[in-house]
Amino acid sequence: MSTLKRTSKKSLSANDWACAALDAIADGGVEKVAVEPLARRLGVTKGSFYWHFTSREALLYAAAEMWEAQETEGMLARIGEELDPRRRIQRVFTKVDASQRASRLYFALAASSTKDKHIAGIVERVAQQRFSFIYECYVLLGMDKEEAHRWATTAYSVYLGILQVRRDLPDALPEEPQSDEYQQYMAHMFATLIPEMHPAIKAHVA
Amino acid sequence: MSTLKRTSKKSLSANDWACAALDAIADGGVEKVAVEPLARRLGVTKGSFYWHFTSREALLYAAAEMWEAQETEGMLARIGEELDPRRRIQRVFTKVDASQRASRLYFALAASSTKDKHIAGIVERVAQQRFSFIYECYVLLGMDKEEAHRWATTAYSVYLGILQVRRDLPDALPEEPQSDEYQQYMAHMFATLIPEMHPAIKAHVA
DNA sequence: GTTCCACCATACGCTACCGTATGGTAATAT
DNA sequence: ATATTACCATACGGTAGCGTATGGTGGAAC
Repeated sequence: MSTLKRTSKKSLSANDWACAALDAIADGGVEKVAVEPLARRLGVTKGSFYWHFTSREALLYAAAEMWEAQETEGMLARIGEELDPRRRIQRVFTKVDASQRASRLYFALAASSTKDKHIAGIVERVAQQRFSFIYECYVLLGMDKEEAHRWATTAYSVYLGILQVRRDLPDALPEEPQSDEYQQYMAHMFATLIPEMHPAIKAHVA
Repeated sequence: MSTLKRTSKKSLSANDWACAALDAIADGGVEKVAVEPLARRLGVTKGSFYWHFTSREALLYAAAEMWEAQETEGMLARIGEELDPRRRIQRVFTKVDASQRASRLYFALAASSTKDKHIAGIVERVAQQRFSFIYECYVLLGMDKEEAHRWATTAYSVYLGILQVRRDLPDALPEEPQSDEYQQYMAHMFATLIPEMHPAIKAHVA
């Protein structure tokens, strides 16, 4: 995705370093972000790095903030055009396994958020935004705030849990979306995560 | 829990080292397991360590296997005496937040399972066992294998997801179990995760 | 009481990485 | 053409941790 090898003689930017750092995080976690290995990977030395950044920590924060920006626009970009709240929720879950990289990034950054308060803030903002997105779907389904909050909490928990199950217990989840097993699995999840027609709406329709 | 400070002159065992390593994992992740800092914490030097273990990796595996053993007996110990499948599932979720340490251990080991195949196997066995426990509950509720598998997958996803939400988005979940919000939240979760009386059972009862 | 061994201390070399200091170069400005 | 600047290389000192080698010690065995 962003594995440029410095074959061209163009000079690097701080953004290039942040991208490389994100690659490293997705590959081996936050502690994989090391200046000298990254410099080797980019075909330069760390003399370049310390021109663009003041420290390793600064690079980490830049990468995390870049991740936040991508995540912010990515979530809405993938599902934004869909307006029906039911189908919105469905899209959230059908797009879960879209990117292996995305889940690895989240796990890595969330893990390091226990040690770094600044990254913890970034992770929390991303999580809060995802949650709000799901929450609004349930509001659109006619729920009041408390009820929507409960449904959204469960739904977002499933969202995160599926990522983890796919990593730690890969045999539990069906593979190909064309399979019958996958369809039934999705149907069951939607049946439990998306409520029946809500009384208020139902009354309004009737 | 296991923070002995070597005030006594008793000699250490490999188990003491593994316990200290587990503490380190729960505190700062797998990479926090370092021989010399652990030795300082135990009041000895690394000359002691390399008597009991051949390498840092060996200590890590010992700690992970100790975790597996504790987890294996712990899960069943906390819920085992309950026999009714509905209440079993309920207990799983009311005991989720029991131990902060337990969830941190899981996250840390699961994160490192992407880099270490041996730890990945341990994590997978633990996950498989947890899943099977939930799966069996749904079987006891009268479901066939496929249906129980789908319900268990969703339920276990929620289980893992809640842990993550509690870490990354702590404001989303209610705090005190006595609060009204908490009760409603739990009631909603049980309503979505535990099916209505199953037709087969219902027919049998009727 | 000597022997022996489990257990530990000390000292060493090695690697990986951080951060700094300083000099070099190619492109651009003037 | 020279000077400036953006970008990078090189070289250095410093820390943290791994693993080894070897010597010490206290208590159990005989």
